[in-house]
Amino acid sequence: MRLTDRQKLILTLIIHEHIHSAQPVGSSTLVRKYDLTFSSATVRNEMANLTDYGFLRQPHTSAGRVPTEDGYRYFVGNLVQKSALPTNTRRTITHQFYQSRQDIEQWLKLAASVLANQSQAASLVTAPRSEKAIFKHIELIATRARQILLVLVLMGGEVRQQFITLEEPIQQEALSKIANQLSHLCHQCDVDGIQRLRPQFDLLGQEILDVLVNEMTLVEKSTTGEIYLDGMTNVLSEPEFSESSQARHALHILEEPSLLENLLASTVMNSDVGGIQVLIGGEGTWEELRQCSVVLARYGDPNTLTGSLGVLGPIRMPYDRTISTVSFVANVLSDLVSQNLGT
Amino acid sequence: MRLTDRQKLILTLIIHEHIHSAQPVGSSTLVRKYDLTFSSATVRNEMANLTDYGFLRQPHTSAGRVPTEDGYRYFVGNLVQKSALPTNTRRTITHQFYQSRQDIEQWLKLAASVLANQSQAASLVTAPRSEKAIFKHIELIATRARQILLVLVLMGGEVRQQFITLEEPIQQEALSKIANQLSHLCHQCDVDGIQRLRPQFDLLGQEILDVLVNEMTLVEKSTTGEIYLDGMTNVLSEPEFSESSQARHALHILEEPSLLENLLASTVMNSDVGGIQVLIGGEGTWEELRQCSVVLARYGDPNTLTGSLGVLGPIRMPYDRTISTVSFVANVLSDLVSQNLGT
DNA sequence: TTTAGCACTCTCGTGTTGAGAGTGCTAAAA
DNA sequence: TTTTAGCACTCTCAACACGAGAGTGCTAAA
Repeated sequence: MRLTDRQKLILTLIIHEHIHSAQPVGSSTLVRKYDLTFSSATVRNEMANLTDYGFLRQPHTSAGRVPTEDGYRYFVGNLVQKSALPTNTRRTITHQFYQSRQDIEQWLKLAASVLANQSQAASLVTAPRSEKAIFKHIELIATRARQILLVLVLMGGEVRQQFITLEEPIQQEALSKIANQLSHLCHQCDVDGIQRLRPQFDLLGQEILDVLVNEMTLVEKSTTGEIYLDGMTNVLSEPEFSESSQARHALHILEEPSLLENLLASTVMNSDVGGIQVLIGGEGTWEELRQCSVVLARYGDPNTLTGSLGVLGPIRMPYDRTISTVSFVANVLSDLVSQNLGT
Repeated sequence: MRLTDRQKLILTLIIHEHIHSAQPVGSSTLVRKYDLTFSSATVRNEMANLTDYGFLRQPHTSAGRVPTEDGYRYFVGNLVQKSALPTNTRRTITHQFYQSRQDIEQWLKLAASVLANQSQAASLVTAPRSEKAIFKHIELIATRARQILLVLVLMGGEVRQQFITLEEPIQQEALSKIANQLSHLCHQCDVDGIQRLRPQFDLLGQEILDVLVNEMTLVEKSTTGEIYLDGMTNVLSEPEFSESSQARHALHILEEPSLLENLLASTVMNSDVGGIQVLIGGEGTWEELRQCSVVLARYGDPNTLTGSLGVLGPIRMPYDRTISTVSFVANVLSDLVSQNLGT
């Protein structure tokens, strides 16, 4: 679809105005507010054209125009200019990361919080992980007579804990020895690699190894890492969600991990780091997201550790600003990951 | 305030009916639905009395009655019978815990999910912790040239991670040695105990020890452990939250950790394990909770590890059922804690 | 190609009205 | 003394009507 410059201008202005007012935009309002050099009648004609193209729609015969989902899509695809975030905003965000605790979990929580606050919408961040679970370190801690706590550290900083009950009591010294042995031998191995080492261990060692392998398999089976959410209440202040049943559908997809993993798996999981994906109105596939838009990005180190992050808000969303924010936070996290979690 | 048996009955029935219908309850409706042996006129007289006592109120002159917050309080304090959860519900819940992964984090998430589903409201669970942070184990992992990952395990299973950048590169072997030494010497120590051991370590050991102490101090400063939430979308389906601005205020207190910690600190933190606290309509203190009730309990091992859990829903909440559920889940978690995390 | 003018349409806030549900009061019944 | 039937009264709520206001589409002129 090829639009004239004037049509592009009018579409842009209508979207801009509608994002602010949340109301249908009329031709004369537009001319008045933006000091257009042509008259409202001209605007009306162009509006009629844009409506024919499917980019605008009228809630009813004698109302102003509202952008359709296709209208937003055209806007995001062709008209939105990727403006960088203002310098002082960027500085504030960087500063927050700089002075937070030096811990991935903390960074991910902070990223979610920053996204939520900057975009005034709900945000999500998933922990970075590699396609294969790679062993880094194991620790075995005696807790009580026949019980031990296994702490497994994976590449990417993911930590898994698991209680194990043994047949017979065991001393911490013996445990430490096994843990050291495992940590040393299995270093940088994937599941298969660890399985191959099995014969080298005694009975107890093999029991531990089974738990270890099981944990790593579980990690690989789940498509995303730990999920951090923030700003769920932000979307509740948007007028389109004033009847809260609408909001319920939208937020439910965030709260239900399986739904969210599905969404991420079929969109951003196989996209490139650095790229931004914008889902508008569920794109016909996601019934629960019919009233929302989602801006998603992938961050991390393309070949090793990646995670997703994004923002969920109403379709009437300031896409330029949101895209810039998501993009910037993704970059910050990518930097942190490659500086701290690389091979 | 001393009520006659009939007044108690009528108050109970009105609350019961109102919880189901979410509507004001009229005298004749009550007689019809519950086959009362006395007439609607009698009910009207008693209603007038209960209104004088402050337990009921009329939204407007010619409407039915609605329980006041004091009415609910009297009900919860004097009339609610602490019924145990149905056997099969109890079995289902126990079964879920039984077949989950053997990991505290998993149990806490599951507890939040069970609470949310059973009560159809929002739920919260905080990780168990002791008043003093007690050292259990430390692990140091070389990640890249001059950077190490410190993994600190505290009593209660809490795991803290932190990246540390050193002056000079170091080998994993040396790190393991320091870690073993620390783990051995500091075992079961609190912050003060660890500080006393400081002279025994070399320069690097002391640097690690500083980070360690700092982490433990941070843990002690925060009043609650990690917070797990679930079922936020449940409350959005209640009619009293149909205008979502109402829901926003309520859910905001859950989403903002500092607010929630405040709430917990001033209510359930200093109550006994096993006891249940019910906050109705914010009790005049919590402005954000004016429209909600919160049922809270403390779980864990009274002298060592305790955490909080609870449910947030509309004031018009099935208190008997909710109290039973919260109480049961608290017991389940207490058992798990004492079986797995004790000294 | 653009624009002024105009008739037309639809929403939205306001006011009115009648049905329905529920109350409080009074006087009679138990 | 307590309970109940009867009744007038009150208030909400849904339905309907109506006019103002905003905006449109079309036509004819610039």
